[in-house]
Amino acid sequence: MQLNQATDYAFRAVLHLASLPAGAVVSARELAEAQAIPPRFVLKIMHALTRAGLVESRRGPAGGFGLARPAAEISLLDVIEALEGPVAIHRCLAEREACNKHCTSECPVHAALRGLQDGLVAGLRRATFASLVAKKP
Amino acid sequence: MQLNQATDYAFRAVLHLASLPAGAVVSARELAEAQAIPPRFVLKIMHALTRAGLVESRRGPAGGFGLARPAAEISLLDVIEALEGPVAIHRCLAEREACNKHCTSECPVHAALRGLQDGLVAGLRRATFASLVAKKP
DNA sequence: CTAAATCTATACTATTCCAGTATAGTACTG
DNA sequence: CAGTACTATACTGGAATAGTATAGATTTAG
Repeated sequence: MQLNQATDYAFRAVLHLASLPAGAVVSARELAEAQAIPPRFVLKIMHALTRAGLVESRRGPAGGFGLARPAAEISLLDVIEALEGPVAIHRCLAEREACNKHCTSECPVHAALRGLQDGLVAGLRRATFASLVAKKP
Repeated sequence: MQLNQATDYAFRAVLHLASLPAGAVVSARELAEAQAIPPRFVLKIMHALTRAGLVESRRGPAGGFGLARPAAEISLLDVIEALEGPVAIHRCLAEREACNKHCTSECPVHAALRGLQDGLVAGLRRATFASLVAKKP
């Protein structure tokens, strides 16, 4: 019931990029140092963010990473889904199939959890990095 | 970012007990059969619920398990905490110490996540088994 | 009083997932 | 064309998950 370490690193990395002047890029090494992310691991994380279309990369000397779209259009949910796939606080809310093996679709527990999950997801979607950067000291 | 299997079984077990006439008990074996829980595993789950004070047990022939208090006073949150400990959607919202190693307490991401977690926890606390049983078909 | 039923408590295990490392390869710049 | 930096994937040790197993304690019935 917890976001994993890679996702936490990704939050920090995207927040870092969102704090940059538009168009600027940061290399993996700089990112790793600035955000205390293991230097090899940061490559894997940025790879996931790039594939998800949240981040753009430039190769070669003076290459690095920058946001692929405005920080106002990148939410915590986007980053979580890039690293972990769809948010699901319960198995049965992820894979419908797995659920029906053991419990009916009328199960009131799952209905309640679905409502709570929807609220959580909506909140994660509402939290954009533009709004988060604005709150930074 | 997902409740585990044992917690799901526990939801079903408590829902089952909450559907019983007051004072009735169900044996582990019956519970396992009725709710499709592995028969040995159900013992472990009921053990956790008993230790948490949600369920009472009676030993010997005709023994079994029943709710330790009214279903209106047992929430989804109670069951989750009995099986998994405190709810935390993010490491840093669980162990304050671990957080400060890598990020300052001013981190806007964590502030946002804390707000969302509080909402989720409040919802889980509000969902009592009395209200869930009432919704059953 | 004893045997059977039932829970208690803990140890054990196989598999999967996590966090991180390693490396071979591709692209860009000067 | 040499060096820098990202791309993509394979690998690994350790922890967590999902169960299983078992020795023991308690209660009831006969």
